[in-house]
Amino acid sequence: MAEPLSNRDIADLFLGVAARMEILGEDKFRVLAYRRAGEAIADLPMPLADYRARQALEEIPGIGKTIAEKIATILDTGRLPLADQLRAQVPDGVVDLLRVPDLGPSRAARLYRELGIASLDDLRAAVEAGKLKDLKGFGAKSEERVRAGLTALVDSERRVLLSQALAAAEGLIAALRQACPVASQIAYTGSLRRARPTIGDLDLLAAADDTTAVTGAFIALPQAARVLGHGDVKASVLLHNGMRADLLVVTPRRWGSALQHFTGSREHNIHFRELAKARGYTFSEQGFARDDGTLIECAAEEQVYATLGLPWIPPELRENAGELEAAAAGRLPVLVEQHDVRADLHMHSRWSDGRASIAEMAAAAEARGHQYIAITDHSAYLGVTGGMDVARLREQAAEVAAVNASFERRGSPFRVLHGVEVDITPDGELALPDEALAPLDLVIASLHVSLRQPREQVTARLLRAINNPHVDVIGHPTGRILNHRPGADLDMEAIFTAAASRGTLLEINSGPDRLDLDAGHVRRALELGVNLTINSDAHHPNDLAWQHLGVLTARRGWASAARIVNTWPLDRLLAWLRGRGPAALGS
DNA sequence: GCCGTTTTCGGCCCGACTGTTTTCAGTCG
Repeated sequence: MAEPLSNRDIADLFLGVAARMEILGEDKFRVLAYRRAGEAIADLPMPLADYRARQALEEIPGIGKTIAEKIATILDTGRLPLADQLRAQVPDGVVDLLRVPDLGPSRAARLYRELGIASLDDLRAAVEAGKLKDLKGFGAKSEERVRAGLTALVDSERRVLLSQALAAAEGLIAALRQACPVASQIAYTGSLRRARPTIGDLDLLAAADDTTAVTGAFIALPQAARVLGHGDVKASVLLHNGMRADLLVVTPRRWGSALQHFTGSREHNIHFRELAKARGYTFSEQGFARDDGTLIECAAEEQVYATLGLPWIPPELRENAGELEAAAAGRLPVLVEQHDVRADLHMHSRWSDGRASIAEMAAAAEARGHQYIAITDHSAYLGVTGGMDVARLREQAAEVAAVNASFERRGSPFRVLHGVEVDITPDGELALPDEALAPLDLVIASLHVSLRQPREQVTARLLRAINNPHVDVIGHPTGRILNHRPGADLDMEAIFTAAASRGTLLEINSGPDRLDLDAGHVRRALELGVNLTINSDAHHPNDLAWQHLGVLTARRGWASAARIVNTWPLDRLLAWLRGRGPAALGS
């Protein structure tokens, strides 16, 4: 067999099955089951083959006996007969029609059946010929919407980085506050509030008694390039930056239920509403409704969960990944917060490719409230200009000592640790000799090159670094760049097991386009006993703020402060590093 | 097809907006 299928490939197979069944008008709950399975697979932290090897396929929520068997078939043969069979009935081009906004399975089926439209090109031709408006379920306006939609196809891949979405949302909220003072509260919700690494749309919620005043002000904002929809309580606009923004407006008495509803995830909400139903309620953004028509409104989100006897669940956990069960059992983790973090252990200075001096980086970190940092410039390797070699590390040590001395003179307890970010070469060596690493306070080893090596080879490189007694941290372990390239094809179970047994730290790199480890890996690493560190990888004082993104990622991975070593006081961290370092191994 | 604080059978989240089907289906989030 050729390349093994990725989770994404397999998820797409099931999602394709769901789409085709829906177009064929098959039982909608069966469609739902395949869709849920596809979505669950896409979100898994580990390859499906690992679940199968552990006989754990049916433990994945949304996957039962039938779909587990189909997964096994796919893993063995690379094919899913059901998908092949459905593709013969519904060509790819017909599924493509669903990418047109406002065109769903029902009308796509009618276009295919009655006009023989089997591709986006066919659809374009039919629109030009004016054939749509006479079709049942269509009219002149629908034809116009399809015409417009064809030029603005829904590109599900086009997602912006969390950091960009946060900035856009905060700007939009500030503008709306100013334009519409009657809104007592405005917040961003949706995947942005859950801190997903990339964001599709901006979802905003506002509270006001006069809801139409707010939707009206929203569509009139200068940021809005086009109005996509506009009602009494909802409005959607396309922003000039290309993002879509949706606004829901509720009365303040319903703020809590609406916030819960609009934050999602969809899967979390579905599960939550099923729990509500089991207690005799139907839950919606309006609140809890009883059969007798009485409504319990929730002004605070805590009240939403409390009504079902649950503690408030942090938004970052709301992915229907066991958080509702944990809440019911009283076992929600106390998640790490930014104010728990005392240090930043990965940043660069002008000694390599940074833009500021060590003293400037230290001052900026102290101003942010940090108690210590590590300066970790690149090793001299490949194209990194002016990287660190043995001699330059020795010179740099003197500058670090001078900066520390100046803090001491001022009576500041702030300290700079001397570290390095050493490259792991394609053959698995480190780009600096042991004698260069030995005197350093902290050694980060990172993959920057040859990320496309076969799984076994690239995994072996990382394992060798993990087991090197001088290496304290593995930086941005997978090397992924969001919207650009996937991470290396690593055996993460092996990485986590080795890191746990050796006591090597894994990094949550907070670079906006990295967020690596991702949340799924964080959760699994913690389960296997790995300790983590959240670092900015700053190349400029302003970049230190990125660490917040890493904290959000850690929270999505169920991390508490105790397992994040840069929440520890400096003395404790140093003692721990000494306890696991070369001396402890007798080397 | 999945799943269990009603259930191994019989349900499966819920509401707003839009356009067209004058009472609702389709789509979306």
